[in-house]
Amino acid sequence: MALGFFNTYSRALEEFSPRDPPNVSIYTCGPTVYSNAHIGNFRAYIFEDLLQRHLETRGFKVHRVMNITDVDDKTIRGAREAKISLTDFTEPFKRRFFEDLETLRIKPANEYPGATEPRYLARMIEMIAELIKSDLAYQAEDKSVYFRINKFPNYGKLAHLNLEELRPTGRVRSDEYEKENIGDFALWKAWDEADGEVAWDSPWGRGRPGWHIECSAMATTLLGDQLDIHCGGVDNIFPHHEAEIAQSEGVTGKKFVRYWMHCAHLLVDNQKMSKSLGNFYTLRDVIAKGYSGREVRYALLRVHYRAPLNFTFEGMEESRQALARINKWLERLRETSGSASPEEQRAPVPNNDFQQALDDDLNISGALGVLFESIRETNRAMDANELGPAAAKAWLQWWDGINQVLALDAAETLALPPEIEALAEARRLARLAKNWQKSDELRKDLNARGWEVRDTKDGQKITRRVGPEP
RNA sequence: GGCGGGGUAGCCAAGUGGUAAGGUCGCGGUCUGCAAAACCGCUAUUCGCGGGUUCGAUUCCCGCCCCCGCCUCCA
Repeated sequence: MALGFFNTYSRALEEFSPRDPPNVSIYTCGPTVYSNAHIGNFRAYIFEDLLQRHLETRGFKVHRVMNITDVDDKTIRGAREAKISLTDFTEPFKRRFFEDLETLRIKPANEYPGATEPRYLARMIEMIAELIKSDLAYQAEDKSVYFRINKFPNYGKLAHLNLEELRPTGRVRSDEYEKENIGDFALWKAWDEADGEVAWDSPWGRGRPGWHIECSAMATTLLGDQLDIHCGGVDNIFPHHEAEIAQSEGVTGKKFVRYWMHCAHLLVDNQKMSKSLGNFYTLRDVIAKGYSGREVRYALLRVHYRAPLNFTFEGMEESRQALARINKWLERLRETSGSASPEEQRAPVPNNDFQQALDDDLNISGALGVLFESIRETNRAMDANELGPAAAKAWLQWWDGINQVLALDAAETLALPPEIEALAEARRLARLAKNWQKSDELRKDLNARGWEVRDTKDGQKITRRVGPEP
């Protein structure tokens, strides 16, 4: 079928067509910068990266916005505990978040609006005023402003929840009895002592914005009243995205989002990550165990976004080996493409199957299946000496195309360090003299130093052993 | 209790109304002085369980079981 995605709103696979082709607007919920982001967060961001990259290979021009939540209960508490200003507290986490995105080869969004930026605060206040005017919001006795969900008939449609059957979970703050309805959510939170210095003026008194209004304001400011795609983790469906719809449509009167896409959770050892279970990992934790950003990217990318992904270090090893296979294949293709063999006898056979698999709701497993089948096929042809330079070049071009989406190209081969070069030369001489014992010792030595030795008909080849890139 | 997602080989994971992609691991082989890499072969008579529809179901329908998540500020 043509390009299609599973829309959370309709619970169905829908053919994709943006409002204003070839332009596509995407809004993705970004991090709250109160700590380093964990690998579960990055699973979502990698899914969004895959989405963007695939849309781009299909000729769309993507405009993507990712917000940064730099004010909420957790950031305020963190700043207070550290006895520094809110900005001083969030800034390092923000910086590290961007570093992590780069480590994972995630394409930068076009904009990263922050909730505390004046232009968005102004827009939030404007929207809240609008909602009050149309009776969709009210100021309660505690001075906070709440959205009146009973006045918005579509509230609950995205999550398919029956509001009468909501079960209180104890996470409802006890002081929220001021609300007309338990489901009403805060648009503007009146200042209280725990907020310390953190407050902005508004027509309803000093306070700070609620979490949900932040996204509605930034999304409509930067992308207009109607978005093509809005993504996030499944846990954002309710209440966050439900609230976004209510607020945005309450103000604009237009359908807010055409395609809602949500990715399933990451599990670690089959359980939700939690610090008490000791299975909580930030990206930095995994990198510190010796894995590269590329390896983590592959591990988080290889499972379909709507299926739960179980993260294990066994899975990291698998990823490492699979990538090593790709590396060696590419290396071999490059050598073949550069060789001076006679002209091609056979037309190259690259195909679009990879992209077609992704057209089907980003079926990455199917797409990777195409890649690995092609790898085996071409390796077989190279073994049989049936694949010449022109075909090798064609396959490398094919790889460039799919790598626009995967972003899994290997680092350039490095020059050997002098001591490795010396060992390699010693081994070459030993082999020339058929001194196998010495040759094997030197190979062992090279292995121990992190280098792999392969003897081919063109002499020995020394490469980095699989593992983190230097 | 309500609403979702998932249950396919040791592990990870596609898929179709007609008889199971791919990755990884393991074993055997080709190649090699030996290896490594690559390639070849083997590894699910079977797709959570029980019914039903059908010439035929893992795929459609019904019932059930298990895992995970959401149910008011977690991606």
